[in-house]
Amino acid sequence: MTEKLTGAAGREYVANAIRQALRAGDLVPGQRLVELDLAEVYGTTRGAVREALQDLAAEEIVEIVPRRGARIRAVSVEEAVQITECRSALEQLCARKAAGRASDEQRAELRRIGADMRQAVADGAWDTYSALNQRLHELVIEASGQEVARRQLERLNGPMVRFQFRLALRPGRPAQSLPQHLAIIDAVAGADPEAAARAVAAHLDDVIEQLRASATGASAPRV
Amino acid sequence: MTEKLTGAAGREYVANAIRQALRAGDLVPGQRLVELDLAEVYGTTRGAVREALQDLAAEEIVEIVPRRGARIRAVSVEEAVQITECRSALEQLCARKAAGRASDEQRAELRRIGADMRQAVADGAWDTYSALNQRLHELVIEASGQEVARRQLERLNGPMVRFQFRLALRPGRPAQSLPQHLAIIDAVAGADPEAAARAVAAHLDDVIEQLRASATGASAPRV
DNA sequence: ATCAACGAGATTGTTGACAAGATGTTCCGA
DNA sequence: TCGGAACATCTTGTCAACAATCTCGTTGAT
Repeated sequence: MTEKLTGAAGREYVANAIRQALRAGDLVPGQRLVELDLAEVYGTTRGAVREALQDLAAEEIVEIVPRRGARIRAVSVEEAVQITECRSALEQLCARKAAGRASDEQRAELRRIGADMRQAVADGAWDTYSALNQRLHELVIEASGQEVARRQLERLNGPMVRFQFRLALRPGRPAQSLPQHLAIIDAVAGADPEAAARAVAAHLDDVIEQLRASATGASAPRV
Repeated sequence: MTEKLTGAAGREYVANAIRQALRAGDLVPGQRLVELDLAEVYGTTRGAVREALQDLAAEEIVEIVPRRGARIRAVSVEEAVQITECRSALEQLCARKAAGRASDEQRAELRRIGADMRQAVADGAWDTYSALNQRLHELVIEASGQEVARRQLERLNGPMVRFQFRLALRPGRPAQSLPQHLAIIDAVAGADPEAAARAVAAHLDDVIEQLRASATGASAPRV
């Protein structure tokens, strides 16, 4: 920690640190990111910070306006909906493919995740449920063999962290999404491509509905 | 032109020049891009070239390996197929939305494009047909109002230029794709979302088939 | 003839200083 | 009190030189 992270090393380090800070809520949309400050905080050089900010701009997490520096980009509800619609399109593709070509081990892990999710909801273990949820999505994409779609989906998720945060906190949300996740699992593990696509679509349509509802809800962001 | 393009201006200029050169076939996959050379050729500084290369790397057009510089990325047929599958997923989304919300002027322009395409194929005017084709895809996306999908599709197309080139040259290709394009136009202009999605899917499935066929064809790329 | 070690040249990575633009503050006049 | 002009400060953009690393041809030994 006394060592100064320099150049290429620091670049990724800073980018990850900022992503992390955003997830943790330490950074709010619109907030300025001053190069020299970040360099000091993270113990790197300005050059490294600069490149990290370029990366984050490419991911559309920050917005760089010339001569005025970088700020955390604000994502409107409408944009969040559009992002989710794109996710839906791509994840349907992945689910379809995954249903057709997943290995036996992958299908087994899917079923295991389903059982664990049931248990987690029953126990009220929300952290566990959230982790399983993430693993489920990853596994479907992995099983689909769609590397290109995987990269696209990763990019898509960058600016969404703030919303995911808000959504997961809604009371009763796990109980509502559980059957949708189980339907995805059944269809993919059961090798039914069309049902898999439909299940994913249904799940994400519901997420979109929740997003729209959150727009008028209690915790609407002030931007 | 005697002026030296510096910094931010040169950055975009160089990036565009390289994209252009790739389309024109002046750059082949695997080719090294030496910073100082490009700086001289385009009359900019090394810094500008460096940043341009970063941008192109984010678009996955070039590949940067640390301490070894940038090369034009080679896209395998398998990857081209996956890219097209993603395109299909996203363009189906756009077509569906466009069918539902396009303005009257947009529907009229679609029909006009359809008529012009027919004419272009009849005349053997392939450049015209190609331009109309591009405009058609743009217009559908524009009419869909899906900004996020538009950006994703732009990104997706970056690495595909080489393949588009090869595909367009196949004899009889326009005659084959014309009815598919007309089907898309009819469905979108006719406000039938599901038919629009099906038409787009059918069109891109055919493109994928052509891609696969080109893999074993005469002009397989030497990488 | 093959291979490994070597070294010169080429190429990228990094830094620090400076230039140029944006922001915020103070002070003056109405 | 308000508006705005001049100024001070902060911040980003740019560059040129230097350092670190890689590539590739050469040489020499086996």
